[in-house]
Amino acid sequence: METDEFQLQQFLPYLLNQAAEASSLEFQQIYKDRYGMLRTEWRVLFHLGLYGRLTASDIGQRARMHKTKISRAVHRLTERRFVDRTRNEDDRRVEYLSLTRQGQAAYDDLRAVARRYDAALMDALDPAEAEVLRRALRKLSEAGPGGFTKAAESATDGA
Amino acid sequence: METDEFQLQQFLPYLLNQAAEASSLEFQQIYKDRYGMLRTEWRVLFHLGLYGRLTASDIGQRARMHKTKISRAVHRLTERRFVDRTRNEDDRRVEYLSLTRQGQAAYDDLRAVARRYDAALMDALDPAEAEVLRRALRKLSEAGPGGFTKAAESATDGA
DNA sequence: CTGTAATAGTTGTATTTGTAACTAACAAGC
DNA sequence: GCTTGTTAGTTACAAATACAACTATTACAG
Repeated sequence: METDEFQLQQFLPYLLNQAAEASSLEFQQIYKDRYGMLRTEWRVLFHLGLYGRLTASDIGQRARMHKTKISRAVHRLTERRFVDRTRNEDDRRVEYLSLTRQGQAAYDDLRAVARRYDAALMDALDPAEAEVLRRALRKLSEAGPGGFTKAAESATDGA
Repeated sequence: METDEFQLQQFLPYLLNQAAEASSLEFQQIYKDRYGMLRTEWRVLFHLGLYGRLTASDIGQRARMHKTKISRAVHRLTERRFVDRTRNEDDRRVEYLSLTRQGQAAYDDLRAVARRYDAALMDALDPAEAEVLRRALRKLSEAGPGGFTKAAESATDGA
């Protein structure tokens, strides 16, 4: 047990969290300073900017955000006139969300910032590395360790 | 501006956050269920397990955690008898932190879980990919985009 | 129809986090 | 030795988040 030392700097969830935090920091500051947005609001804004009209549930699925987060983000974005809500009269439970002119302008601005920001991050990596990184991250986002919990339980039983 | 479409799935901070969240989820559940720990507490526990006796500031530097987070994590870990504090009598501002027997046991257990968990995550990737991923993540953690904010301001001025 | 379940979204409350202000102990200049 | 500044760590309060319970609307079984 002492031969194979555990290294925190090798542990993927830890590394991912560190990198995510570091890489979000300055960008976060920008949308906060310019538009008073939170991360949840930024995400909603970008989803609407990218995909056009969506319902709250659509965003939830795509962004993997809990519905309460979305509800509150949409509420604030509506208050600030970045987002418009229109009820679907065929099914009055659902509401369509879309960007106002002002929301679109904010999105355009922040999208441009994001592009430059991404480019700046990429400069720390060489191109091949960057490509592998993106592919790996996408795999991990989709997969997770997949039913690890049960496997761990049985492994513990056996140990 | 419309030719080069922005892709959220390509935006590194977003990808990193998604992957970090997905990859932490089940592991988080384990230390929460077994020991009632939060993420901050888990981190402190692991730092003490790995490096032995440390001060709160040491942990802050290594883990890049704010001192208030550490203060609170240590407080809770002390309550639950996972951590011992001893004041340095040469400089009575500093306190040395170390694991109790019980803390050590929890660390040993969770370290083993972490190893298996990491292995399970790695299974989603091929070995070369995994190696590149770790290197890239370490680079990004250290670097960030580095003084991007100012560059962005001037770029905006120019646009 | 009517009762039961499902879905979309919201709200209430307890936790957790971030930020700033704070106390305590040391250090340095004079 | 006394001001002024620094460092270690804590605490108070505001903001954000998670989780559960809630309303409103639709679906579906009988």
